[in-house]
Amino acid sequence: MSAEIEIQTTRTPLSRERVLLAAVDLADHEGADALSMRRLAAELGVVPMALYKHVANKDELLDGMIDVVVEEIDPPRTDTDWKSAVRDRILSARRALLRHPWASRVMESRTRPTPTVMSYMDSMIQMFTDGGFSIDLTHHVMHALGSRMIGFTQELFNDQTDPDTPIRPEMLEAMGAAYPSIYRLWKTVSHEDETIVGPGCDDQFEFEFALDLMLDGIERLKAADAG
Amino acid sequence: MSAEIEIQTTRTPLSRERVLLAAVDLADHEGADALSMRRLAAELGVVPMALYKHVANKDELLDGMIDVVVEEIDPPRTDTDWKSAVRDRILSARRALLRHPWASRVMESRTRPTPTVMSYMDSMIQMFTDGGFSIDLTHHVMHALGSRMIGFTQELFNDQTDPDTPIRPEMLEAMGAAYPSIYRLWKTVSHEDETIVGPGCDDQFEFEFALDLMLDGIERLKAADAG
DNA sequence: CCCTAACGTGTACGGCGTACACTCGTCAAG
DNA sequence: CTTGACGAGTGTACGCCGTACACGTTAGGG
Repeated sequence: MSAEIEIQTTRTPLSRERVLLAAVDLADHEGADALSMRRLAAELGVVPMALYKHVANKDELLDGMIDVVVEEIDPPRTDTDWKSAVRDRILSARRALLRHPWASRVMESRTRPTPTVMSYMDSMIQMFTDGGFSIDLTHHVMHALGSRMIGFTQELFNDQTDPDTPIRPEMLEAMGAAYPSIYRLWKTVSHEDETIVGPGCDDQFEFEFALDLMLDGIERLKAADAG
Repeated sequence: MSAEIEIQTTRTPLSRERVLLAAVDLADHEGADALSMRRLAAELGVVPMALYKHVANKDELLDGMIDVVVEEIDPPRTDTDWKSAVRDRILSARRALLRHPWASRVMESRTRPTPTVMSYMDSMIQMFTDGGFSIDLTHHVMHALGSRMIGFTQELFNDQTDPDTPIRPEMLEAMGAAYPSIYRLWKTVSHEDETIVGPGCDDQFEFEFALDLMLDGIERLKAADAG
């Protein structure tokens, strides 16, 4: 009789792709911390060890998730100068990362790049050399761009104070005493953007500001290099 | 009789400082992965839960370890212009990070800065404002420097291929086919520095190259800002 | 029709962070 | 000298984690 109870799930079989997409989805909705092999398996209605038939281990799962994100980045434009092309592509990468907030953290934790990431870097190098950069300069520039190349910066205070805990005035006072320069900066910045007291700075603006700072510097280096 | 067996360890009692220093030492010698509460306790000849009388939890332990590293950074020089002062201090931070290879990874994982880190940032801001930067420009510059401010860059392929696995020629061939631009760049770079085939690039040089690129850009922005 | 290979299962192990209740040594107050 | 409070270190236990390994099950090809 148990055969009759058999539910009509006709569950589509697992596959590497289904596993990766489910993992990305889980991380998108519940954060990277919620992503355990066991939890992911539960999400797929399957026993934990089933996953290991499709990914070798958790590290490979994370690599695969990164690949999913990197594949969302637009290909290079070929209808403009190197500077616009690089700028646009990096901003496309940033958009992909913003869609998957866990991704930058996970990327930081990886030690070796996957083929997909290698391809991305390869095409990035090509954008510079096609744009007339020497190999040497391209090399240094790639290092200088660092993680900015795939759309994120290491922010060092990259929390976002959750909006349900409002800033208490006495904390500000204490902060003013302990960290006068931070306090002064914070006060100035918050006054300027009247929109909301909370964030105080516009991440997208800061990213583009820093990116353009680098690109302008790079442009100058190229001019000096080529004579 | 068991009293007689009592060993003459007269072990110095735990303290927050002793715990933190032992943790730093363990991470220095065995890597961040080896640092578990249990392992650290064993290293101190103590039961795991004993640590919790001195640090609230593992996150606080990590925060404390970061503080130890940040406190090794030299204070700002006051005998030069802003640019040299900032440059020197950042290179001092880099030296501290190189002494503790785990530190950059751990910093990346932290969400909220400790008071010690806040102080560091505060003094960094002050270096710019004292140097004649407007508050606004200082703000953007701090964002642009990002993690470079405490001496590391997000490298994106930050593995170091361990030296005991030599590069096999057929791998290079395959790489040349799959990633022609990377291959070309790699070949050029390795030919230049004849010292060793392995690393291929000088991290310290790349760091300073990128840092100077930023500082030069910042200097120009300042000139434009101040008129 | 059976063999095989691929896919999913079940059980188990060793590690982790840490809650909670305890022992025991120290030291001040009575 | 006793006592009682306090704080450092202990012991046990819980619920997670990643994953090794042996076992079913099932679908497709000889």
